Amino acid sequence: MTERPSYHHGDLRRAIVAAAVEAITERGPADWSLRELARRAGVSHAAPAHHFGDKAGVLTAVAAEGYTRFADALEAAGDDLHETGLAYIRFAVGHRAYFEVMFTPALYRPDDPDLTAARSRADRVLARGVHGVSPGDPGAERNAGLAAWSIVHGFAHLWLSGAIADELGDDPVAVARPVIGRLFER
Amino acid sequence: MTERPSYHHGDLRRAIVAAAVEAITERGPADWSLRELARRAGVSHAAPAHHFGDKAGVLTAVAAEGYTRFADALEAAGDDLHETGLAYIRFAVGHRAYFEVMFTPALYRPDDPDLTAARSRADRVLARGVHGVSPGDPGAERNAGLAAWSIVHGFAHLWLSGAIADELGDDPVAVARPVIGRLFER
DNA sequence: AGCGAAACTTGTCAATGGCAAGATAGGATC
DNA sequence: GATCCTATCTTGCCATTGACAAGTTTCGCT
Repeated sequence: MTERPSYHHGDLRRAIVAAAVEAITERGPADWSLRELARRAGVSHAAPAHHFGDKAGVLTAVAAEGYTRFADALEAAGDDLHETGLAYIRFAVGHRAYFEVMFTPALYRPDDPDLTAARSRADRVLARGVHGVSPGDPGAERNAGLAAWSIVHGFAHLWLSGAIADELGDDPVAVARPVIGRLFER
Repeated sequence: MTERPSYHHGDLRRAIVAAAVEAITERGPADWSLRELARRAGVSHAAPAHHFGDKAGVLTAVAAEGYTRFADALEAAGDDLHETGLAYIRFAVGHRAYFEVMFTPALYRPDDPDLTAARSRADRVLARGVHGVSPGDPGAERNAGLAAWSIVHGFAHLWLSGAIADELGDDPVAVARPVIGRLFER
């Protein structure tokens, strides 16, 4: 990855995003530099700026790709709301770099077209799962949706922050299943 | 605050933490510099390092103070679990700088004695609220506690990230009340 | 009054983000 | 296949920053 025969990298944009995700996974969304990504990709220190403008540009691309992968993961979980919730948690823990960036809009440009399109799709997939929970009562349906979203998002974020004790094992989905079940199966 | 007659500041430690909280509230937990805090406090660029060592030291102090204020806020809510949950959300939204730092352990030193003491107290206050939910069944009580913690934490984090639509108004507690009610009143 | 420790300053260095200007390659058109 | 055009990438540069070292001022205690 460091050696490069020709002047042009070929797929620098993808390489930079991949390096960013790797660095964020290892050390968090703040503890990396554009120059480090450039070194990992084997290009000069100013090459990333051509594709992304600045750091926020890289993080915008990370967030957009994250929302796309997120929507894919939720879709693959099927129509069951409970399973969709567990897929939400599985994605967050398994792709923490994407997840953390996605829900920290101060890091990127929230009005980016690619980003908003990807997020809209993820929103639609989430909304689909809630639809039909309380037929005929839009207020109750809205509250049920927010409750489901909150509990899985909260569990995922608490797990990622290390707030949930380690004694419960290392499989967040197994721990979460009976916890969110309190809300979903009633 | 910029003028200072004597060589010694008098209460620099507190001033730096206050400036950090202010900066984090305005621009997030990453977008500030030690030198900026020093300028705000009217001291030289290296003065903060004497008290805190480095950036992580400042953030450790912010997290410790945050956990103390957090425990105070939860205690003041009384024994009702539902009201404690709403106090959790009220604190998170009203003191986002503290909240965001507290639940981002990569930013600070999680083994700091002052910090762990403050967090332990907050944990005890939270655990007290859950106690007695399912007498005689420790597993169920644990799951109930995690569910309650997850739903309020998730709602707060989603609200802070701007993921919850603005059409619902600007009072997170009013919006949250019927949402978390689905879990608490059953 | 004197002394040791704490608080703060000045000076410095490597690393970074971001910008400007230049070099190179790929591809379209003729 | 020659020419030009443009995207891609490089080199050079500057202000800012985090961190450290060494020196200076003040405080508090005896």
